[in-house]
Amino acid sequence: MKKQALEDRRESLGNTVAAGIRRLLVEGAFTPGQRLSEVALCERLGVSRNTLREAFRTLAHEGLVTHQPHRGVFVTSPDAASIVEIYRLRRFIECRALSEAWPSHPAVREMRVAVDEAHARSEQQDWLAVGTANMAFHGAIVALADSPRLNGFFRQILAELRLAFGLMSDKEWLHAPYVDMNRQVLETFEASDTKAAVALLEQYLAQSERVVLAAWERQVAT
Amino acid sequence: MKKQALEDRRESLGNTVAAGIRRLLVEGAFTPGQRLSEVALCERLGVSRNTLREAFRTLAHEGLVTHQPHRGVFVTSPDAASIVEIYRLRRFIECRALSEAWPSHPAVREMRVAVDEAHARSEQQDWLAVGTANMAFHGAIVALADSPRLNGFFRQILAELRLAFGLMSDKEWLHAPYVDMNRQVLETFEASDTKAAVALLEQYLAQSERVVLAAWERQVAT
DNA sequence: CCCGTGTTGATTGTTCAACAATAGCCCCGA
DNA sequence: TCGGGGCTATTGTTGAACAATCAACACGGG
Repeated sequence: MKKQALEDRRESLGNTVAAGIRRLLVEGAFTPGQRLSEVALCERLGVSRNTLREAFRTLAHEGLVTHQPHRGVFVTSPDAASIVEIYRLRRFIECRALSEAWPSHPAVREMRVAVDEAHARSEQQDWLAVGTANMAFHGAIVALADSPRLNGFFRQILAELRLAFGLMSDKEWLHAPYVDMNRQVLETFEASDTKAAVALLEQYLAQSERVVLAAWERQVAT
Repeated sequence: MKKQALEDRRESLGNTVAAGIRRLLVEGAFTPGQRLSEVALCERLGVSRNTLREAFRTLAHEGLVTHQPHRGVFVTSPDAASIVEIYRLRRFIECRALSEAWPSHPAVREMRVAVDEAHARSEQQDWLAVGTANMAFHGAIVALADSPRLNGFFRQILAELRLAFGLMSDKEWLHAPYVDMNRQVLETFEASDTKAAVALLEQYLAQSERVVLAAWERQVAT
């Protein structure tokens, strides 16, 4: 078979498969609303149906696919309400985490790493990697709150949001403007001006929401 | 076999099994840290190992059980850090939801129903049902925010907290004092004094945290 | 032409049996 | 007491089989 293609794996195969499908999803390899056939996918991935079903259950729990009984699993097709809701949650969570953050929290280093990574990838015009780095930046902001459960929840809604990104073609316009804004937020925060950093972040999120919503509406028009 | 015991079921068997185990967990039928053998449970529930594994994966995602590769699934044993974290999240989420709530939101009716139910069960001294009703009350508070994703996340951490309740014997002391406090919060909110209602809720949560933590420490001492 | 209605094919839901892989345990020897 | 080697029970994964359900289509009556 082709199992060894994904290294030795230290964890269960079901999780490995779920991670593989998750990557395919955020890379836009499937179109939203598309049905994922069990037999086709388990043949393509070289795993059995039972294992694939476990992976499906994981992804369904994360909201990346939706499961309809006796019909199959479908790539979640985000609607405008979901986008609005997710941005509302992001403002709620990120701003609070940043405003109450301990200035020398270890996650600040992660924020710096993510900003540098995004900048480097941006010069290579690798917009997919820029998006990943930006996600890591905002994940690091939430990590400031020191709540593993909140981290997991946030990672989940961010992955779902990224599914919506896959709908759009202008990856550059979608990610490029924010690498500098991220850096600005970080440096303002490092200058101990937390209040200003939060204001910047809030403005960042509002702008991002506008762009994403506009692109989404342009998408459904076609 | 014994499948029809749980009515006709409209959804998949895996979910039904997960719901059954979930109920057993919050009712305290298992002791935290206990290992749940696959063969023993699937024989007891009359389902196959694959189906039980799907249920396990669901519960592991919810944090009610933890899965250790090649060792099995164990009932999550909450520690003090988890209790503190969950109460921090509750204050974060519930207070915000209540403070920004639309006064005539449909979820207010759910809050009223939960308060009445808790009162009725309390007179019957059915403390397990009182706990369920109290959980429904706080779930309704979060529902004020109109965010399905937040609702799901909150339900999850509340279920995890309830796992900690299972550790303690004094169910009455754990639930009874709060049915009146819940009613007070609701009536203050209905009187359009949102600020006071939030203050009451915050005080409620702080007191509950103290009681649960104290009981938890008494528990580990034995 | 339109509309129920059965029939059929495909897909999912669930079970079962088998084997591989691993962790924990017991026993042994130094 | 400690470390090593195998034994056993349990989990991880597979493949096949059958039941249940859905979607599409053909058919016949109005």
